Amino acid sequence: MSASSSIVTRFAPSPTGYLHVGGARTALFNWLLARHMGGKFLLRIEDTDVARNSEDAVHKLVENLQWLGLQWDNTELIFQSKRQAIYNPLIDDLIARGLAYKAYETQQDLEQQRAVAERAKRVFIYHRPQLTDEQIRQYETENRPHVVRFAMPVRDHSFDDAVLGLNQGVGAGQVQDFVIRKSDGMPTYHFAVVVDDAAMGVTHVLRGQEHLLNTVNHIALQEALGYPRPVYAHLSVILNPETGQKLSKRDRDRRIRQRTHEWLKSQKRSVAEIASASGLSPDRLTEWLKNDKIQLDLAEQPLVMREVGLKEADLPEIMVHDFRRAGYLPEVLLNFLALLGWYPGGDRERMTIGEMIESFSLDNVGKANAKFNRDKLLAFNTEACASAPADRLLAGFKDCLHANPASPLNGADDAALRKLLEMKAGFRVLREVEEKSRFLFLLDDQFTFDPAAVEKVLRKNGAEGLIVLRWLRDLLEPIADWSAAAIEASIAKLGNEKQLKLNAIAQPLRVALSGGTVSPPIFQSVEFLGRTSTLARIDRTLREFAE
RNA sequence: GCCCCCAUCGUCUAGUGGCCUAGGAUGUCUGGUUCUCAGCCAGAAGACAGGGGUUCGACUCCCCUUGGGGGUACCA
Repeated sequence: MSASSSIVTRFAPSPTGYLHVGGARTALFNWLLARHMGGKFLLRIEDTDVARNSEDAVHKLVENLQWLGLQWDNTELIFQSKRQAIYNPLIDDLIARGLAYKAYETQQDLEQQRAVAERAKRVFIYHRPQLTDEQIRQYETENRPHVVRFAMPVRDHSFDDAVLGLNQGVGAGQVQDFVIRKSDGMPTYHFAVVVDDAAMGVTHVLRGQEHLLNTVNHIALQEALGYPRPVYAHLSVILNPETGQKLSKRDRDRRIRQRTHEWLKSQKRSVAEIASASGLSPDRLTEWLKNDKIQLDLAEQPLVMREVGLKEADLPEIMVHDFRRAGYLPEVLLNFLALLGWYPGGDRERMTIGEMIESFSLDNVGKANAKFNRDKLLAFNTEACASAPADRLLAGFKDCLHANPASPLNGADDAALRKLLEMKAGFRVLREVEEKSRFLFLLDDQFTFDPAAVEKVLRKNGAEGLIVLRWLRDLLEPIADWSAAAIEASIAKLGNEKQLKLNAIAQPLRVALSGGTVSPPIFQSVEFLGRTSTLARIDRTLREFAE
């Protein structure tokens, strides 16, 4: 144990907003390995791309990780953008030793060269230009913008991967000198990872398979810098089940765009109409609709969604934050994510965090890409919620509400929330409890009626539903014991007298109280609402729909 | 295009040459339960991508084909 107790893993995301599940799974595996081996798990922010980073994004990332409970062991967060003083001397040293060099091509130059290669159906491989001493002197004196490239040794490069197996790599024909410092002075990812992993004593690098071929570059750099080589393990990619491609934040935007196109077509409406209704500029919308490289930002999305009739629940959850809003328990998400590529042994699938830590091993990590199967996650969550202690559920519910600040349930006290959780037992995600019981928290004249429900339940069959409501009004008003049990007993009695099935009474009542056909069990809902609201809502319904 | 990775039920996976008549989970279907939605209970159907080898014997090893994915940046 003493040798293994020194392992160090890390999660090194770039801050582009909320963490997405692919990243969460990478973080989880690193975390599990560290915890299993009694080592350390570190967090580092890879923010060398100045244009893409924001402080807000770092916050969101950290918030998601904390929500998941993947606590890191470094007290201070490490930001690569603040470490130029460490990278630059190393780069200068590489240059001095002839292992790296300044390259003066502009991005346009390179694009052109790539275009030429492509037209000639050749692979573009960067070749170091032979500059004369005079040219070099001149470039230096005029302080010409440049990048620094690492002179990649021209030979086969290979390494062993703990998941994929021995001898991964590329042949000599594919290596080329890659950029290690950009013209803005920032190191590239490739340089910063290598330096920081060594500086932080990282022994195991678990990351997505999209980095597989980069590894060869990283190893060459390690050798030049005299660093030890960590164990590499490349994890399979998590795929979107609909597109079959890498799960991406864009998938939500894609769904909105797709729906907007359909809506425009089926409703015969124009972009201008959506624009004016949503408050977005028509140009922006038109651009967005035809160019899938453009995405709506988080503030714009709901505006468009409202116009085209998309609900939050219609979008695929991609970011950890989406799952939080939807009302999944973090430990369930973790359990599900762990199973995407890792086999814990036996026929066991539902595990506590402790059990996952206990049995985690790189040996049982699979190589194949996995589609993200939301139904299974849903089943896990349903089951976990059904068996969770009341306190755990309450905490989870409050957390979910917190992530849905517009919910009217945010004002409710713990006792009320506990009650709702009990009433709605059998729910799949916590947001479902919110959605189906929010009518209880709206004012009696504030909720809206679903026209289809009114037609089907109240008006059909000679307005039978409205007749039932009149009976109910008379029946409920004088009830002494306002409890679900007493109310149910009286209503059952009414049903007997009038030769009506329970359903024929419950549904009109449900529509009168909630405006729709879905709610928690009706007698408990009545008890929860209280006599005054119940009667007021029945009265309102009769007033609005009885002629 | 080129390079790399991968390949068992719809999906996530177990399987390391005979324990496989291929196991589990989820989804689907059929019945039951229920005041709605959900849930719950009982059953059922459902896979080794194709072709060559190797072997007494291949889901398991090798090769090819096909399919899927990733990379191909002064993004990470």
